[in-house]
Amino acid sequence: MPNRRSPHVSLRKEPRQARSNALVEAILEAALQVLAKEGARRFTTTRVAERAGISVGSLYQYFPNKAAILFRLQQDEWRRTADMLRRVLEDADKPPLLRLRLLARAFIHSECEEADVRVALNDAAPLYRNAPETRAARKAVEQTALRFMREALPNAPPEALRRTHDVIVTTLSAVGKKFSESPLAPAEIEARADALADMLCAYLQQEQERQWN
Amino acid sequence: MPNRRSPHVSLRKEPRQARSNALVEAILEAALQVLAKEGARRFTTTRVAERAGISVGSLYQYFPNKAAILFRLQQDEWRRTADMLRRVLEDADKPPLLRLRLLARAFIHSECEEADVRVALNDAAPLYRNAPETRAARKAVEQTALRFMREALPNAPPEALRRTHDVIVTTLSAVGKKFSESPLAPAEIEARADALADMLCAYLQQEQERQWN
DNA sequence: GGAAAATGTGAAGGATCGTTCGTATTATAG
DNA sequence: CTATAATACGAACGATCCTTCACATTTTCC
Repeated sequence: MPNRRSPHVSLRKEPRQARSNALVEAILEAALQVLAKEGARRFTTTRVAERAGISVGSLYQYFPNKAAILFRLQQDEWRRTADMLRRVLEDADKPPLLRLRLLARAFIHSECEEADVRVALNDAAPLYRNAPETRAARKAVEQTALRFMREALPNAPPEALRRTHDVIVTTLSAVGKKFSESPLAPAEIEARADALADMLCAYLQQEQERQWN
Repeated sequence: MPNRRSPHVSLRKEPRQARSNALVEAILEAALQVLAKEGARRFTTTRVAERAGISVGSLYQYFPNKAAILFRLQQDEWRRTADMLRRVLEDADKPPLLRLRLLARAFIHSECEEADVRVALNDAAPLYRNAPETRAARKAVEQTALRFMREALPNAPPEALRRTHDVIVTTLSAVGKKFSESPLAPAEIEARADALADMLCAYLQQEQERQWN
């Protein structure tokens, strides 16, 4: 292992990283394909390496174990979701109720795309569910949602706010997961997303009126 | 295998079934314990047999494979849920909105009891998710819920009825599952159940008013 | 009591997997 | 070009696991 040799490291690292990045990308892409085509049960480091066109040994040079690959995929997914959340919820031009409706629709649509991967990733969740990184990863989503709640319910006491936030976030994620499990025609997805949005909006509206009195 | 011998069979079967029933019960009880203590990943036919105080071979005399045990546990669970659903939703003395609220609370409470088993069973779901029996098992629940919906929304067109029914049932089951994943104090469970009930009731009420106009 | 059927037993077969590590290959530097 | 370090490779190891089956034990019935 390189202990000294400071000036060399940076030069050395460049090609190393170029190769590494390409490899990591290849592994993640292959992992998605294996997950989609074989399911969580047959998701195997050997199979991932095979599809990526590398050897298992190389795979283990960049990921400490199988769960790390799955966790990374889930993490990327969470990042994308958090971005979408911000885009939709922080659009100050639209009234909160409309924003919530748009969010529900966007979220359900994104959950139903690549449903195969979604389902397989959820099946694999037990492998990384209790990892400390998992709790941390949710925070970005929670923060954005909470800001939105404060805007939508400015007069609500903190406790009620937290409760409303909790139910809406939980419902969205739980129901999204469930919807992705049953492959449906696009029109059906649309209808379900609208119905879910109706429910969330009815709830938020009721809470708004409750705070008004 | 006994082909002829009609008069003997019935007499022979009695002790056989007595032993069998006891064994099946012991296996199911042991399965629950293994599931709760070891989790889905370490749920093993050998471990179940060991805890039941029998040998693996005997286990395979009553269950064709591992998935059958898990499916049986899930099936029993569904039966209990269906019974509760009927008890709560078909209580004609109470107005529909109250019944829905009571259902949400009862459902969340039952989901959060024995959360260990619940989570492990869900983790094991991939093993039997696509079994044909699984779809059939949901029908009892669906029927009861649909009858309730017709009563709560008598003027709704069939399509809207189906949609509302779908969202409520999906939400209840999906959110219930999610709640069971995070162990909480009883008071917190209570609060969450109430909040969920608020949401479902707000939705149903809105749909009722919509049909009125 | 004893033959025959039912039931119980658990070692072993066969399969899959996650991970490691000795070796081969390639890139870097002097 | 050569020595050295970085990568890549993939056979093999150890750990489970599901399931079967030849054999032992118990029960039934006359």
